[in-house]
Amino acid sequence: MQLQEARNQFIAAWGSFGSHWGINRTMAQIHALLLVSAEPICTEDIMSSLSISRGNTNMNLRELINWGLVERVLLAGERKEFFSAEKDIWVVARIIARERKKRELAPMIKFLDSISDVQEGGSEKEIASFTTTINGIRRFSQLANNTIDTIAGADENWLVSTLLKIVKH
Amino acid sequence: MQLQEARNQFIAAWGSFGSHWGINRTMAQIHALLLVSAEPICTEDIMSSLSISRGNTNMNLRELINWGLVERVLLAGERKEFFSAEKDIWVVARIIARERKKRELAPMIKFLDSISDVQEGGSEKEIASFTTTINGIRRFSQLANNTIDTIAGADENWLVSTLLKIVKH
DNA sequence: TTTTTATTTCAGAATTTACTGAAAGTTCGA
DNA sequence: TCGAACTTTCAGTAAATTCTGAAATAAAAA
Repeated sequence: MQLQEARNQFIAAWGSFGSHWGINRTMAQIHALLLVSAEPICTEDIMSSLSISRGNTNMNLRELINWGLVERVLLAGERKEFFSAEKDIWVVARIIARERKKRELAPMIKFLDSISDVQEGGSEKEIASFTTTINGIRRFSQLANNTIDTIAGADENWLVSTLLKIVKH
Repeated sequence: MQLQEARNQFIAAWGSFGSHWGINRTMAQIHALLLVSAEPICTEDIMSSLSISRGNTNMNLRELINWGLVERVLLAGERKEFFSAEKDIWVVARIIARERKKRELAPMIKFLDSISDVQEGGSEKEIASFTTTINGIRRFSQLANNTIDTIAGADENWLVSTLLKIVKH
C-alpha cells in the first residue's frame, strides 16, 4: 500500500472513531494528521490537508493542546507556530483516560453522593430499592475512578504486564 | 432528600452522562427511569414520565433491548408489554463494554491491520515513522480488546479483587 | 369476522452541534 | 510607531442528530 493512501485512510478512520471517545471528528482528524506526520506542521498545512477553515483549525488545535495531546513547536528561523502530537499511544491513552475521568466520572461520583441520602417520599421497599441501585453505581464508579488513577500514573511496563496477567488469568 | 426528587435528578444526570458513552440522552433517560423503578413499567408510563413521544420511546426501548440492558416483561392479566432494566451495575458495565468493543474496537483493529503494510510512497524514514505509529496503536488495541474480553467474561468477585489489587499496588 | 388496543415505522420538523470566514487582536521586525 | 505576518474570536450558517405524530401494522378480544 502507498504511504499517502494509508495516511489518508488513517485520518478518516481516526476521525470517525474519535467521535466515540469524546473528541469530535475534526479534532480527531487533526490529531491523526499530526500522528502520521514525522515532522511538525503548521496551521496552513492542516487547513489544506483536511480542507477546513482557519477558525475550525485554530479551535480544535487549542482543544488538543488543552488535552495535552498536541504541543506547539517553534522552529528556528520560522515566525509561525508549528504543531506536533504525542506519538506514544500509551501516553495518549493515559491522557484521554485522565481527561474523561475529570470530565465524566468525577462529576458523576459527586452527583451520586448528593442524592444517596433518601429518607422519605415512598414505601420502605421503594426507598431500599432506590438506595441499593444508587449505592451500587457509586461503589462501582469509585472503584473505576481509583483504577484509572492507578493506570494513569503507572509506568508502561508495569501496566502491560499487569494487563497481560489479567488476560491470561 | 425526597425519593421522587432524587429519582428525577438521577434521570436527568444519567441522561447527560450517557451521551458520553455511546447512548443518546433519551435512551439513557429511559434506562435511568427503569433503573430506579422497583417494578416494570409500560410505554405510557415512560412517555408521561419523560414527556417524550410514542415513537421516540419505542425506538429507544428497542435499542436498549438490543443492547441487552432492558427486557420485555409480560405481566399476568395485562395485555400490553412492560419493561424492566438490569439493575446490577457490574452486569450493566459488562454489557456496555461488550457493545462498545463490538462497535468501536473491533472495527478499529480490522482497519489498522488493513493499512499496516505500507511499502512505498515515501522515504524510508517516513515509512518507518508511519509503521511504528500504526503498529503501536495496533498492539495497544489488541491488548485492550483482550482485556475487555476477560473482564466481560469474568465473575464479579474475581474482577473486584483484581481491580483492588491494581489500585493498591 | 369485526372491533379494540397496542406496537412500529418513518417523513418532516426541531434541536443540537460543528464550521466558516471576515474582522479584531497580537506579535515582531524595521 | 508602523506595517506585515500570523493568531484568535464569534455571529451567522450549515450539517448532523434526534424527536414527533400520524398512519400503517399487528395482535388480542368480542
